[in-house]
Parts: sequence; C-alpha cells; structure tokens
Amino acid sequence: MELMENLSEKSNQPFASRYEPKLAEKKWYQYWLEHKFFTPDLSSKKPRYCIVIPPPNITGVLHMGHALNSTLQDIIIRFKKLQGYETLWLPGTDHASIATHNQIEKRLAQQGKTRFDIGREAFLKLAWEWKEKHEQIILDQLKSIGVACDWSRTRFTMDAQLSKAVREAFVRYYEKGLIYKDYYIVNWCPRCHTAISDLEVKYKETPSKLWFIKYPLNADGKSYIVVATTRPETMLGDSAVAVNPLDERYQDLIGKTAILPLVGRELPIIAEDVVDMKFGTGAVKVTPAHDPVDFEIGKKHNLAFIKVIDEDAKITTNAPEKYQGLTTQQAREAVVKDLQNQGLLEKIEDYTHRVGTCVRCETTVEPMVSLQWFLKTQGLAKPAIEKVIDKTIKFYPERWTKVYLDWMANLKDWCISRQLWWGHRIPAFYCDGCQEIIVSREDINECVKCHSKNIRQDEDVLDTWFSSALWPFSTLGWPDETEDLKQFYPTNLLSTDPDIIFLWVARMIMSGLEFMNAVPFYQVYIHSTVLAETGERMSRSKGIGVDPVVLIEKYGADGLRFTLAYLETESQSYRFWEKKVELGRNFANKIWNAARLIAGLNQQNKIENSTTADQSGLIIDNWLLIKYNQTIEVVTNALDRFAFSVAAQHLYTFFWHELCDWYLEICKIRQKNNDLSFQPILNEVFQGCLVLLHPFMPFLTEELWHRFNYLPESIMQAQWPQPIAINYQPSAITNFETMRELIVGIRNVRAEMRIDINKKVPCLINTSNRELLNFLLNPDIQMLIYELAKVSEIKTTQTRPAQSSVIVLKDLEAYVPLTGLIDFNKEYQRIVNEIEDIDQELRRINHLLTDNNFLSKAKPQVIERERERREKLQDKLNRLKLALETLK
RNA sequence: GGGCGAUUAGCUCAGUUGGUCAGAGCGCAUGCCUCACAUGCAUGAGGUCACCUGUUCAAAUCAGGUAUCGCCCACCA
Repeated sequence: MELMENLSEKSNQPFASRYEPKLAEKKWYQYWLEHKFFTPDLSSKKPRYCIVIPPPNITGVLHMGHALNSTLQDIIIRFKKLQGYETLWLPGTDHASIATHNQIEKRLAQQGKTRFDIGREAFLKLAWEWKEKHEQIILDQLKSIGVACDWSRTRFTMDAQLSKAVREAFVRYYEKGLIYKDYYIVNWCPRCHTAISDLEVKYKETPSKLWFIKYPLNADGKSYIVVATTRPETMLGDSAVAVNPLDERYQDLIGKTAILPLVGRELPIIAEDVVDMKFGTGAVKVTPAHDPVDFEIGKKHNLAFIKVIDEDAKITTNAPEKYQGLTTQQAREAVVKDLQNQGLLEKIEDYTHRVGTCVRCETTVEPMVSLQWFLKTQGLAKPAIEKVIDKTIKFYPERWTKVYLDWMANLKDWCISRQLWWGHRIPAFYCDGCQEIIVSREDINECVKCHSKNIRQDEDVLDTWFSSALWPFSTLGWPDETEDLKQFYPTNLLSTDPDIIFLWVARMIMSGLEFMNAVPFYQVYIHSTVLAETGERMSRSKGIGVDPVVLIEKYGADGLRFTLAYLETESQSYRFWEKKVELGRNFANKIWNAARLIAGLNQQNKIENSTTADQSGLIIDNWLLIKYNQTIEVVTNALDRFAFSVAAQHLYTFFWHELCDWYLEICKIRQKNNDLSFQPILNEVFQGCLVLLHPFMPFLTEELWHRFNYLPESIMQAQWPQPIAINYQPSAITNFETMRELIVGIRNVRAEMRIDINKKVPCLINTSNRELLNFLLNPDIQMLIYELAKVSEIKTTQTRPAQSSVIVLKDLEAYVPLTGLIDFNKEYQRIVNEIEDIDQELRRINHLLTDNNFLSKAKPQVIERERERREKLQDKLNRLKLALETLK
C-alpha cells in the first residue's frame, strides 16, 4: 500500500478508503503531548477529576489486563475532560519487590549464582538497572494504547519523595504503637527466601496421603494413640498431641503423655476444641513451629516451639541427627520408612489436600515461626469499614462491597517485613550498645540513647504493598503539603482488577484515612478478568492468550479499545481472542468511510431556498435527532455508572445502523434531488458523534476532527454533546418507522422471489390510516421508497391483486404484484425442484426412522435430531406447496 | 465449609428498576465489487431465555428450590 503522506501535515491528506491507524496514532499522541492536554491547569476554575493509575510492575510487559484497565480509565478521564472537568490521570510504576527479585535472580541463576553470591549492594545495582530499562518499556506500551496520562507527574514507588512518604508512614505507625516485632508463624518461601503474606499464597489441590502414626503411650510400647497427618516429616518438631475435650474415646488420656516415635520426646496429651473429632482418628499431632493452627495451640498451652525445618526447607539440628540436612521430601520418605520398620505406621490412606505455594514462583511454602514486623490493623480497619458502609466509597459493580466488608471484618495483622533487598528498607536501627531499637525518619550513625556508634539498620525491606498503600497521596506529594494534594485528593476513581482488592484497595483506604484523614477515592471500579479462548486465565508462560501489543499493531489502538469496552460488562470475566478485535477495527473503518461520504456531501454547498416546502425532510431529520438525543443520554448515563458495554453498544448501533444505514442513504437521495437541507443537521450529529466516540477511539476521532476543521482545534478541547431541542412529532416518527418497515418488506419480497436487482417493482398499499397514507404518498417520501426499495410506483388499493406478494405491517398492507417481474415458469420450476429435493431428503429420514437397526443403535439425541429435521422439512414443504399455488 | 457470579440462537455474549426484550457480533445461507466502506451492502434461517415451584393481569427479568460450570474466602491436621 502506498500512501504518500506527510505525517507532519494535518490537512489535505488523501482520504483513503481505509482507515490506517498507524498514520494517526503516533501523530496525534505527539500532538496531545505537545499541547500539554494531559497536564491539568492548576489555576482553572473547573471542578477537578483525578485518577491515579494502578502502577504496573517494572517486571512486566503489557498484558490484556493492563490494556483493558488502561482503556477503561482513559475512557473515563477523557469523558470527564470533555464534560468540563480539569482532569489529572497520574501514571507511574511499582518496584514490585519480590517480583523483581525473581526476575533478577532468574538471570543470576543462568550464571549459576544466587543473590547471596553477589551481595546486597551489587544486587541493588542490578535492580536499578533493571528498573531503568523496563520501566520505560511498559510506559511506552501504555502510551501506544493512547492513555491521557500526565507524564510530567510520572512516579515510581521508590522515588525519593515516595520513599520519604513510606518512611514517614512507618514512623508514624510506629510512634502510635501500631507496628511491632514478634515471632509469628509466617508463610516462608524457601525459593524466594523470604516470608510472604497469606495473600501471596495460592493453594493447589494435590493428591497426597494421610499417614496414621502410632504414638506409644508408655515405654512398654503396648498401647498407642494414633494420629493422622499429611506431613509426617513435621513430627520431628511435635510438642504435643491434641484431642477434642468432648471426645469420649480419649477422655482418660487427657493430661497423660505419649512418646514421640523416632525422637523419644515425651508429649503431653492436651484437650483442644479446634480438633475435629470426625477427622482421622480425632487425635492430632501438634507442631507449633510449623503449622499455623498448631502455633496458636502452642501459644495457648505454652508448648515448646521446635523448629525442625530451616529457611532452605531442610531439616535442622533440632531433629535427630540422621534426618538433619535432608529436604522435607527426603525427610518425609525417611520418617515414613523408619516408622514402618518400627511397626508404628498403622495405615496410609489416599488423600487430596491443598498445598500452599508461592504465588510468584510456585514453590511449596513452609509455615515457619520467625521474627517479623507487623502492622496492627484493627484500629485502621474500623474507619475503612465505615466509609464503605456509609457509601463515601462506592464499589462498582456493587457486589464487591460485600467482598470487601467480609474481608475487613476478619482482618489479621499485616506482616510487613520481607527478607529481601529490593524495596524500602525498614527504618529501624539496632544499637549493639544498649540493645535499643530506634525507628527514625533519618538514617542515623549513632544511638540516640547511649551514643554508641555500633548500630546497624534492620536488614529487611517492607512488603511491596506497604508503599502501594500510600500511592494515592504519596504520588501527589505527601507528606509535604503540595498544591497537587490540595487540588486532587481525594481522587475520584480507582479502577482495578478483582484480585487486588485485599492486597491493595483495602490498604489504600486504611492508610488514606490514617494519614490524610480522608478516603483516597470515592469510586472503585472492579473490571472483568480477561480470559483466553479456553476460559482459562491468560498466561504468557503457558502460551495461553493474546498480546495486546500485537493487537494494537494489527488492528489499531482504537479498534482494540472499542472492542474491550464493548465486551466490558458487569461479568466477573469474559473470554477474549484475536478475532473479536475485528469488531472494533471494522467499526473504526465504518466511521472513517462515513466521514468520507459526509465530506463529499458537504462539498456541494447548500442551495438557497431549499425545494422542500413540505415537512418530509423535517421528519427524517427529526427521526435522526431523536435517535441522536437518545444516544447522548444513554451514553452519558452509562459512562456515569461505568456501564462501558452499554455505551459502546449503543454508539455502535446508532452510528452504524441508524446514521449510516438509513440517514446517510437518505441524504444521498436528497442530495441527488438538490435537497441539501440536511447538511447542518448531519454536520451537527456527526460532530457530536465524534465527541461521543472520542473516549473510546481517541486517535480516529482526533484525525477526523482535524480533517473536518471543526473547532476548537482539538477534539480534546471540545464539549460533551447536549441533546438538541427539537419539535417532536410522535406520529411523524411512527410514520417514518412504518416507511422503514415497508422498505425492508419490499426488499424482502425482492430477495425471496429473486427479482432482478435492476428491475423495479410496483407497490400497492392498503391502509385505513389516513395520516399514514398521506405521509407515504408525499412525493419526497415516495422518492425514498423508489430509491431504497427499487420501486417503480406506489398506488393505493383496497384488494390484493392476483399473483402478488403481501407485506403485513401494523397499520398497513402492501402488495407487490409479480406479474411480468419474474418468469413464473422458471420460478415454478425452481420451487418444484426444491420440493423434489426436500421430498428426497424426507424419504431418507423416513427410511432411517423406520430402520430398527438404526433405532436400536443410534444415540437418542441423534434420533431426536432426525425427527426434528423431518418436522422442519415437512413445514418447509408445505410452505413451498402454498407458494406453488400462488404462482398458478 | 462459607460467599459471589454464570447458565439466553452453532459460537461469544448483551438485555438498569417485571409489560414491543426475545437481541448483537461472529458463523451459516442467498443475492450483490450499487459512484463512503467487500474491514462492505441487502435479505434470510436458527432460541419453550438450564430445570422445578411460586408471586403477578403480566417474568428471561422477582422469590424459593434443583442441577451444571466458574471465581473468591476459610485452620479441617
């Protein structure tokens, strides 16, 4: 394709018959940036509207989730700007502590190294290099979608200002006594070598075994208590056996002791009501150091916490020597074998249970006692719950409100420390002199208490989500009192996907209320999850799904955007594949070509003193304007409640099937008849459509806006359309609708009877509705029917002529006489042939359905299908026979 | 175990508060390269809106229940 086009020129370009997204996209994005349309004017009097982007990880490249979410946010921000708000969409990226670690460690692994081989400093250097490189990639990909982000305010969670915010927040929490350090059972990922939060653990159904182990009750080895476990290796760390206090089987054992096999430790048998009598034997081994439930039991009963698994998931020196250093898997095998040899394994049952795995690397996590930093959340949760209950913050779709509230009601303290290097290092300092812990806004070299120089900072960093939780205000300048903060906080909308409601949304609400004393946003939109064609989650590593960057390349950003919005309903998910983008691409092309036609219709200047003295033109125009007004209302209302699909579908239908299919077709005819009175209306509606479409298809609409030299200079400066005041005549509109149905009916007859495309047909109408009759006999209306349905003349009649097809409408019957139009003999023969074909098929089916062999062997559904088919064919046969009668 | 969704044409899905809602796109069939567009135009075939029972003058739309699928949460060793 050769389009010799100068990209820097805005007008006088060839108006090719196909919309070429590539020619528009770069050009207009550049143009918007140059004109600073994405940067708010802080001195304007307009109301403010602000969105902060959910910062993509610097590890990632754009995926469909980003494409969807960015599209939706961009639709809203552009919609609000057109509605007259001073808008800010603030972009940025997240350092993604653990995810980035994984990426860099993967690279190191290729060189046979771990992060511990190169040390903290070198590792951080690599991480910053990674950031420099990958941040730009993802931001550029976002730009290719067309996002109206203010890039002058781009933030990164580890920027100096944001790091200052993190530190401020930590210190304030600490000073309020909300941050503490304690031993707790955490999920430990042996691969990432850090604690991870409950939310970062995914459970997988795994077929396994349930081992029933005999714990001898005394040294003679004669009597036992049998416990069932899915993790026999952890028995090395057992410090009790627990039974339900109501369990009659074990009443006499409570308070006694059992002997731990292989180890020889004496274990108290305790009563504990969390023990389920119905599970296993009703007796459970208690391993406080390696199981969350057992941990609680251990604390309650003051049991020993015996750590037998270390940070690398290997058996520690707390276990008998022969197991030390084994992996958990090896230890399991060894323990089971030894128990078997000693006759202490009662039985093994198959059992499927859920194994916790690291959400990042899929390694099996080990519950493990360790010393971590925690944030007390109860006090923080209370106002965060209230603000949602009192609807200061609203979730869309509304059902997510309950999900949020249920979670918040059962909130546990948040483990905020991670044994990682990339991230915000915990601002706690340990003094080796006086053993004090000093938490400080500034780095310190000397103990404030004892002035010892022997101080060292905590090695850990904060959970990535700690900084994310501050994002809505840290990006606007907090803790400083900035103008941005004053003008744009609270922000208006947060749009995100369902899986980070707890990880992120809840925590932003809590910290927003804590530090800003105001909610971080008023509306939370939770969008659908984009699934692959198979219904599975898209996954690059599994090769399932599509790449939005490729789709933009092939179909254009506008086409992709429109399609995504068109599919975005309140569903929890939708399936998506490449073919679907054709919908948007084709629509973009349709708009483009409609524009070409309109440009042509405009070229001829309006003739003075239009010949349309009657109202026919007005009615058609009225019809269009009514539909247009409805469209404005529906789209505005839909976008206000984030019903993206409703808005997109309505625009699609109005533009394509009403404006193009009918109004433009009629305009062509009017133009031929020197009636150019449609021009101002067409122009106004088309211009309005461009604005309505702009949030969905920014590039195409900007391109056309310039080609039509509309004002103001950019469509981004335009105003959202308002319904046009019209002289509404309901009866005229129904008459017009009847006319449309009549035209469709005549076309239908033509197609059914295979009337030559160039042959005109007469049409006889029969109606008692005088007004309708007058309308249809109006010369201008007749002209439309002549042209659009290829009709030669319209006459009235009271009776149906022989050999004619009939069209039945609400207030009207119309007849199309077929004499002379079709070759009756030929048509007769065609129908006869068709009847013969059907007869033959019917015979086949009848034969089949009387064949006992078939009836006994075929699937019932197949037989049923054949029966249904027979019925349908019979129907068709009858109809054809009737048609044959008409032709006689 | 709890919560939340889904079940509508061959496929993917729309269907705000119950009464022109039985729809769209794709696919299919037929005819058209008609001077905006074949990424197009015209016409058509295809569905007891999962199932049962209620409420109502009226239900795809509301209530109760059943079945299947999906998502989320939860300490069943």
